[in-house]
Amino acid sequence: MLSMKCKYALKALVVLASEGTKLPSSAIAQKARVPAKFLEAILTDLRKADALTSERGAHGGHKLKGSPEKIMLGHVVRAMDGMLAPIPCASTFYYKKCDDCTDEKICVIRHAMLEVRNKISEVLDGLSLEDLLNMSPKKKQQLFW
Amino acid sequence: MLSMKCKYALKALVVLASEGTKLPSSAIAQKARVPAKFLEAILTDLRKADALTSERGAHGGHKLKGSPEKIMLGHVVRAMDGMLAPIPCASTFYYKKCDDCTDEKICVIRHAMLEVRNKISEVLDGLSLEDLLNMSPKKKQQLFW
DNA sequence: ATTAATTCATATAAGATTAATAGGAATTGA
DNA sequence: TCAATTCCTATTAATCTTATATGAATTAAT
Repeated sequence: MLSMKCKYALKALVVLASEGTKLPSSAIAQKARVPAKFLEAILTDLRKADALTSERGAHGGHKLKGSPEKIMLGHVVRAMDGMLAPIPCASTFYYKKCDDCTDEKICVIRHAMLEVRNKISEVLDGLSLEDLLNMSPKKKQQLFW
Repeated sequence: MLSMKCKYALKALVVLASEGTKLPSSAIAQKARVPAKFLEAILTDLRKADALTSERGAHGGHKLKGSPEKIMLGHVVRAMDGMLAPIPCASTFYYKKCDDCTDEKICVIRHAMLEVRNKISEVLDGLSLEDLLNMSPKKKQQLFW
């Protein structure tokens, strides 16, 4: 399950990708239909995840860092929610051994969950913000949800 | 993320599938290396999910209901953790509309997560307990983890 | 210099979920 | 009657989620 935080982060990035310009968090919150104060914290995390740059003060705001086709959903989801894998021992970026496992090389649960994690990664690490924008049927109207 | 509960449930079912016989929860707990009392509650849920049958009293215990190739991982995971989909609006079994969405038909987040949910389902609804057993390199030793 | 708009940092908090444990009632076979 | 077992209900500690609140720091415009 994606957290609300992660969903909001994705929506915020879609807004930024579609606008192309620097936007204050309040504007992003409105366009993404997301709680404004919560979004502030999320934007800070996204900045730490190198997905955007922020400018303080009047006329400040947030802007995508790099082009939309370079920012992959997998990167965002990992930054917000952690591993894609259903179980830590099947994660590549957040690997952790199970306490109740003696030999993970033969663990059938892990084997199955590795298949799941690879499928999830194929989708999310293969989809960019640009791809998301192109999924929208009405490109000019900026309606994504 | 799978909960511990779900992981334990899967391990318990693998034990039952590999033994083929009725087993008391204490024996399952030991073989699956899972907290005994916690497992008791999990076995009750698995019974409600129609994955096993239970007999009370002396010589009681739990037994797989039906053959291992008929019990799919997707069914177990759904019974323990709920939906497979990353987001409720992309779930088929646990669908729920998003509050912050005006038109989910055009929602790009949902579209992406539908792809993810379908991939997860392909794997988990395509894998049976029998398949899990066959993943094990040492079939006779009953070592699965 | 002041003001308004903004990000940034820290604290708080209610509620839900998770991962159990505890105790005992009910059932069954010997 | 006893021992083994499932079943049921409560409790709990810890963590996570989803925020909100307050105010400091920064910046641009007037």
